[in-house]
Amino acid sequence: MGKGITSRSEDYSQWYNDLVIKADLAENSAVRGCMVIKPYGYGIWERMQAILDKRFKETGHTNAYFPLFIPKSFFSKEAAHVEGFATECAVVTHYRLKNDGEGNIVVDEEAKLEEELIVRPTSETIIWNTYKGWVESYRDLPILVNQWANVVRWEMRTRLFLRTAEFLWQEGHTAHATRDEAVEEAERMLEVYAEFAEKILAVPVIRGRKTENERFAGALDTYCIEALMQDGKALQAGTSHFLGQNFAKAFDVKFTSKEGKQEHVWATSWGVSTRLMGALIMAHSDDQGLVLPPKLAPIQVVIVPIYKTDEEKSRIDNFVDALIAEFKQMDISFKYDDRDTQRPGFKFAEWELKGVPLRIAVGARDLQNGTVELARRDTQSKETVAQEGLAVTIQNTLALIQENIYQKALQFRDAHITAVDSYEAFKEVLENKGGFIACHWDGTAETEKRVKEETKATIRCIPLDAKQEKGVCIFTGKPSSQKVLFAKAY
RNA sequence: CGGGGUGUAGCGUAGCCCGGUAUCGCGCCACAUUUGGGAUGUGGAGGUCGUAGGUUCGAAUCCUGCCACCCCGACCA
Repeated sequence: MGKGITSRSEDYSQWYNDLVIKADLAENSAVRGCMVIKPYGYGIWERMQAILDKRFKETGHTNAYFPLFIPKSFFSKEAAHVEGFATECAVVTHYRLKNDGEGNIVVDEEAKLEEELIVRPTSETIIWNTYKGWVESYRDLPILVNQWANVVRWEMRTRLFLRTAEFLWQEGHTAHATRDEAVEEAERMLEVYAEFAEKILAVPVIRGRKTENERFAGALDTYCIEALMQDGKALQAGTSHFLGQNFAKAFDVKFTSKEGKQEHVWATSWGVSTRLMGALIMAHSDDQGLVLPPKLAPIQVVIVPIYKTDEEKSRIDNFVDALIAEFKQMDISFKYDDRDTQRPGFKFAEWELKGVPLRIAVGARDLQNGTVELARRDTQSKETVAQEGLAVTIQNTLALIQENIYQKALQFRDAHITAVDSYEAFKEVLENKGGFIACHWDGTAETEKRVKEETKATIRCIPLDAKQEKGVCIFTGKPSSQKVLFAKAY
């Protein structure tokens, strides 16, 4: 392991990359644009999965699994959808390799697929083709299904976790008898994501709606949660789409209503991906490495013994054994790092890099005094605390850390929402301060595109809680009824 | 796909202009001393110099083709 990472202020991208690699989260793979998620990074993703999956179940959903491959004809049934994803699809054209007789393994041209298969960039089409066979009556509705899967989007440029050619995610796909019920579902799941981001990841998010330009290909309405990273760029952390009857019509999914009429079903889809890992990393980390919120951290407390002799070590072991018995009872996750191959200072630095919220150091001196040294990752502070009631102290401190990390991110975020009334001020803030810019917009796709061309900022969302007020568009001067949030985004 | 750049040990690099078989740091291995903030010393292992060809007595170095990767743009959860 190297010694430290690039400073955040020096080069944000380099800092991020260094951190991901040195904290053992992930690395670039031999496959262009794809990443290897390493065990420690995957452990964090598993925590996210477990917590989200529980929420999905609590909100009435069940898991299922659909194919990785989508026949091209399915994929092209919904016009806007295919147009939105066409340029980033990986396509399977053959199903076999052969030896060419000269020792080379080549594609067997004779094994050409009758119909090409698309590696799913998202599963709406294959799922709606399947749902067609599941729905006949209103009694078959709603269908509330989620899938944990990988998808492939052949992006030109990739970044670890934020944009990789293959990524892991969950995608919920629901079918409903009424429009209202589907809209309600889309909004409910957005709130599940928002709460997860704020309460678990400690990342404050803005709940909003996408504009037509930024909307999911095939959706009538896209809800989103937008987070702010420490470099002032926005990150879309999750989306929930109201798909209307678009896919039901494309795949002819109809049901007989109570009144005996044939109707198309109403749909939603919603997803979050390993990109949340990127959000987590960029929202809280510092120059020492990752900072994990306790509710998410796979290891909440690391214990480092400090000793010179075997005799000292075994006395420390005894103390630690009793402590971890308490941790188990209290559901505190821990790691006793008693490797004798590394020195204490190295371990301190390593666990800080990996973001473990709390560290206990215990040595002969402590055993004598009935104390331990307790170090917080979020504040980088250390204090000597009593062994008496230590597990409770730790439990309380973990709660404080969770709250502190969130408040810190919230303050930063709120300090980086700037309201402006002119295009000049807009450009000035974008250039010098970054963050979200709240301003009036005339509601046209044309204006949004022009602003994007000139400044690279896009409308991240129309906040759900935007207050209705009269104003004029900063770009065209046309009337507007509410402010929207612009930002440069990942 | 346009514009720029880089390929030398696991990682980061020097050497290239001016041709003579590869430098340094980190990491790795062994031993000793160490252990309350990334230890120190001594010894050691590890290289098709991206790849194919050309020039030459001799190529990491000069020439040509190819490949890969990175950065900037367009695209994007």
